[in-house]
Amino acid sequence: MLSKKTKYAIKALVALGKNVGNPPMQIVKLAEQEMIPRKFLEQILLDMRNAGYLYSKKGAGGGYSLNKDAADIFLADILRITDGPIAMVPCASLKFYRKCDECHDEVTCGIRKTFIDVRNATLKVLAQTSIADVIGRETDDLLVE
Amino acid sequence: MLSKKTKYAIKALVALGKNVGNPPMQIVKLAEQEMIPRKFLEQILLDMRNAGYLYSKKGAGGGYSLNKDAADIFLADILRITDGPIAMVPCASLKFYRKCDECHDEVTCGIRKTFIDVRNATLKVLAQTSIADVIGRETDDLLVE
DNA sequence: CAAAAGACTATAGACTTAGTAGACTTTATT
DNA sequence: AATAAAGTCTACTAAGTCTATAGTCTTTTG
Repeated sequence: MLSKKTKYAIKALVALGKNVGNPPMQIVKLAEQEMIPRKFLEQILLDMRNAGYLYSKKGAGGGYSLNKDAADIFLADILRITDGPIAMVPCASLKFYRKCDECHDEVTCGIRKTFIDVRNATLKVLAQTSIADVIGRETDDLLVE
Repeated sequence: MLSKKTKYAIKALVALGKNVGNPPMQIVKLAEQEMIPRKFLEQILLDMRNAGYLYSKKGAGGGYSLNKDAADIFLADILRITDGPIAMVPCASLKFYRKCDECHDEVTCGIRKTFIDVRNATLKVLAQTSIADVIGRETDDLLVE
C-alpha cells in the first residue's frame, strides 16, 4: 500500500503543477486546499525540495513552486523518495537492492525472478507517468463528453 | 514490500509442491527445512488450509500436503490471503476495493487511474505465475547450461 | 490410553507510520 | 532596525501493524 506520505506528496505536486504561472503557494494554503495536516505536509515538501523537485522561498510572499516541468517529474521518482523501493522484495529492487534475509541462493531463486518481472511491469507505468500526465488524466472524462 | 508471512507462505507451498507423491510433511520438518519459525509457519499453513490450498491431516503420520495442483495455485491468490490487496491504493483494488480517505472525486482522480494501470500490470504477472512456475524457474539456469 | 500431530486464540515486543511541537533562519516590509 | 511572514530542521508521541511465541484444545493412530 502507498503510504499517506506518498499520496500527499503526489497531491501536493499536482496542486503545484496547476499553480504554475502564479506566485508561489504557501504551505498553509496548500494544506487547507488539499486537506493535508500542515506540519506533515511541511516535512513532505522539504523532502521534495531537497530532492530538487521544488523551489522554496522564505519570508513574506514566499512559498513553494515546482522546480521542474511537471512533465519531467515521474511518479516512480516520487515514490522512491517517500516510500523507498518500488520492488516488492529487496533483492528485486533496482535502486535499493538488498539481499533477502530468507534467501540462500539468489541466482536460482524462482521467487526473485518473478518479482523482478513484477517490478519491471510496475516501473513501466510509474517511470513513464509524470505529474503532468496525472493532471491530464483528471480531466480526461470532461474532454470526452 | 512483501511481508515475511507472504514469503514464508510461498516457500512453504513450493516445498510442498516438490513433496507431491510423498507422505504429508510435518510443520516441524517444513519449518526446519525452510528456516521458518515453527509457530509462525503454523499460522500461515492454517490460513492456506482454510483457503483451500492445503490439505492437512492430524495425528501420527499426519502433516500437510497440497490440495490443488501446483500449476493451479497462483501467486496473486496467495498474496491476497497473506497481505491483502495487491493494488497500491484501496480505490484501485479489484478484490478489496475501498474508497480512499483523501479522495473527493474518484471518477476524475488521475492518481487512481494510474494506479489501476499499475495494478493491472502487476496482476498480469502475479495472476499468471503459479507455484509450479516458481518451481520451474528455480532450475531454469541449470537447464540452460 | 498415550503419543503424535494439527487447530485455534491470545499476547508480547519490535518496528513503522502518521501526526505534532517547538525552536530556528531567512526575507520582505515599514 | 524592528516586526511579521514564511520556510527549515530536529525531536517526539501515539497508534497501528508485523513477527514471533505460548499455551490449550482437538483429532488420529497404534
